Amino acid sequence: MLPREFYARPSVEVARDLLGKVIVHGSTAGRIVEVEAYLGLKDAAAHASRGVTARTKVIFGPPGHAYVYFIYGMYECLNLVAEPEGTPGCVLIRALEPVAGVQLMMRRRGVSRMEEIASGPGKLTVAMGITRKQNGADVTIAGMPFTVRRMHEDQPLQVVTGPRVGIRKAVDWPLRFYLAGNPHVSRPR
DNA sequence: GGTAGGATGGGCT
DNA sequence: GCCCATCCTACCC
Repeated sequence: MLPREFYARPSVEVARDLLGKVIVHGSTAGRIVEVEAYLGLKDAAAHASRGVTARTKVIFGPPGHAYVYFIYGMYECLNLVAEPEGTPGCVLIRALEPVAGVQLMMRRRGVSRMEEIASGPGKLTVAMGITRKQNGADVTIAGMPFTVRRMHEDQPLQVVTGPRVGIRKAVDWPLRFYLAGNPHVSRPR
């Protein structure tokens, strides 16, 4: 597992370093190929920018936990909480490369091509069966059904940096990171 | 190849 | 009552 100290760092560093790691939920697993960092009070696009509420309290809590929120009346998005406890910050997981449970994920998504399984933040939660029930879950504990792990030895990755997708505020802040040329990324740019 | 619009409901002012 | 950290379909080149 990635230890809690991995997450207890600046959100941008955690975001960048989560690329290539593997999310496991039940019998499904996927390699992270696209992420976005969301900061605290200074980041107008971040849910945490308006302070602690019933929804955002997880983002202010201990690192290494999941923040799952409901959006557009239909979809749920997965974040991993970063920064030391008390400091807000999280990483939106935007796309995965399927690693295990491909048949199950295809059935949940109603698709048959690998690139359609988890190439977007709303798609990957459907594929992996992640819902608000997982909000607040600790992903650092070995033996639990929901974890984030290192794959093999980390090898150098070619990372592209750019503006975050789908936001109206703080649009020119380059907090999106993805693996160059990876076919499972949500958008080419 | 491309995009405009609708689905759908919780969070917060 | 307005705003979404989205996705899919219909329709148009």
